[in-house]
Amino acid sequence: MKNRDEVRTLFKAKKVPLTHQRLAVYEELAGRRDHPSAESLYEALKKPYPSLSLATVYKTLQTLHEMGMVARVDSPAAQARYDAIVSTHHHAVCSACGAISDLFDPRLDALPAPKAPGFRIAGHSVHFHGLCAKCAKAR
Amino acid sequence: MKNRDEVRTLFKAKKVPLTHQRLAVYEELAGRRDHPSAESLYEALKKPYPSLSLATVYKTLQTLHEMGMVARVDSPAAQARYDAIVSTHHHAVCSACGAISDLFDPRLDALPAPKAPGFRIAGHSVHFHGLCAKCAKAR
DNA sequence: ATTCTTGCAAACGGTTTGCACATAC
DNA sequence: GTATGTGCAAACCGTTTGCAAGAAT
Repeated sequence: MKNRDEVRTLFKAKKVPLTHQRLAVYEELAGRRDHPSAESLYEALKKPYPSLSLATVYKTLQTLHEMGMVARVDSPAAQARYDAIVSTHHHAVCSACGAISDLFDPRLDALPAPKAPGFRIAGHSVHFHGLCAKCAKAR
Repeated sequence: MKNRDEVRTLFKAKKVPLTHQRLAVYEELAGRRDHPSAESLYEALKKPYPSLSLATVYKTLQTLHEMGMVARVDSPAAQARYDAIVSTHHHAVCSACGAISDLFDPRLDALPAPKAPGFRIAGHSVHFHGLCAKCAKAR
């Protein structure tokens, strides 16, 4: 979402070395709207950059994420978490300790239908992130 | 969230054999509100059921999920997906093909603050699930 | 010149699978 | 009795890491 010069400026401002690989990964990602995985970016980039490695794509995405230039769509949680409550409810996830607490709030159950032409909505969930009471106190 | 008799009835209705392991996994999960991982359930269950294996816990969670008795809190997506759009927006995820599309809707950006005492909210995201236009047409 | 990054391959951790034995019905 | 589930260990797959060689400033 930024042109090449803006990218250069951003890297310079944050004093992060701008390598060809980083520029290539960023431009490939910014040019796509399908929320690709690391593997998918790697596949797309390895024709123009045959020496690029998947590890570099991962490291670069991590760097760009820390710079605030890239977001992760899926929760970064490594392992799946389960819930015996199947009915509609929402969650608050602590970004420090990973604790997940339930939120029951009818106002969140009925959200305005988003403009998504052709998409047949089956349901939704709202995911708040921040610091839980314990972790908020600990800082 | 169901007592033992209700569980028996549900299994019978769906013609799924109810084993001790399945009952144990379900009751352990239903008795907890911390959204445990498979590993965490296994740890808790291995004292009372020393012969239980982690693989069985996974298979059982899968079975319970298919029966609609258990939900996964985190997205079941195996791999992380990235996004060069860092500003607030939301997503519609196709449960058939995994496609993720962007939703920009200010009404979703400002949600009522949920009742979560002590939780310091940093942000939120709304995740619609259902069938994308292509997959909806294909059925 | 120095510091940081790359690429490779090996390690890692959560999850899945193949198979012989055991259990539910 | 038959079909299905369990437990074990190995495989799997996405991701991370250690390290020697290379690039950015």
